[in-house]
Amino acid sequence: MPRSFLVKKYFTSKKPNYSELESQADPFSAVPERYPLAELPTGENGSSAAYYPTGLVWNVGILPALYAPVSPSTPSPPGPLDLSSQSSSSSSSSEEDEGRTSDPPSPEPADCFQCARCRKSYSSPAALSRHQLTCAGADARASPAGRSAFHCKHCPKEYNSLGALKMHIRSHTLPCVCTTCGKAFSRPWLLRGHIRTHTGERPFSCPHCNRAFADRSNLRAHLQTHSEVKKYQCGACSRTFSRMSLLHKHSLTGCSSS
DNA sequence: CTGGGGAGGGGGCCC
DNA sequence: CGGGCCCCCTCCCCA
Repeated sequence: MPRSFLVKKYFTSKKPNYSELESQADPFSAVPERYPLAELPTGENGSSAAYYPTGLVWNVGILPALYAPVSPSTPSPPGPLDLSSQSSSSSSSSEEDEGRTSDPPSPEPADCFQCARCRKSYSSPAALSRHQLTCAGADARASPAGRSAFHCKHCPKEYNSLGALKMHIRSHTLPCVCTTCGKAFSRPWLLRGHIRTHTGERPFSCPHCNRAFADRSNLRAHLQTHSEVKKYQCGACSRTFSRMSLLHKHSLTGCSSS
C-alpha cells in the first residue's frame, strides 16, 4: 500500500504522529512505546474466551465473533482482528495505533455525540453531523436498500452521500496515471506512493534493524517480526503469527492441532 | 509450509 | 465539496 501519506509528510508541513518512527533518536527505546506489543489491552471485558489473558495475541477463533456486531457499551477487543471497527477510525484504536489515531476509540463521555445508527461517538456535533452523512448504520447494513441513495453505475455498490460515491467511482475511472509505467490509480496519493516504487524512495526505516520501507503499513508489519510474541495466535495450537494473513494461512492449510 | 516484504485497494475523517 | 491523510486489509511473490 504505497500510501501517499507516506510520502506526503515529506512534502508538507503536516507531520503525522507516526513520523516519530523514523525520527527517533533512540529507536530501540522508542519501539516499546510505538509498538507496545507486550502492553496490549488485557481484555478486561473478558468478552471472549479466546481473548488471551495476556492480551498479547489474537486468536483466529474469535474471528466469527468479531464479524458480529459489537455492543457499543462493550469495548471491543483492540487489535488487527478488530474487524468490527476496521471501517471506523473512531474505534480503530489498537495496540497498533500507538497513538496515531486522532480519534480516540474510548467510549468515554468525552465523545458525547453519538450516532443513533452506528453508535459511534464524536466529540462535537459537527463531527457527528459529518459522520452521519455517510453513516449507513447497523440497520442500513442489514438492509442497504433502505438508506442508500447513491448507486454506483459501474458496480452494485451504494452510498449514502454523493461524496462517498464520487470517491468510490474513482476506483473505476482511475484518473491518476503513472507517467513512468502508465499504471492508473484512483487517487493522487496512491499514484505518488506507486511512484516511489520507481524512485526507490523508502522513507520508513525500522528502528530495530534499520531496514527501510516505502510503506508505513509494511513497516508496521515488519516491526511485528521483531516482537517475541506475535499478535495473532492460533486457537488450536497456540502458535503466534506476525500477520493475520499468516494465521489464516496456517489455519486454512491445516493446523496440526485443530 | 512458513515467514516476510512489496504493492495495491477501499473507506472514513480532517482540513 | 474536494484533496489529503490515515487506517486496515489483502494478494502476490520469494526465500
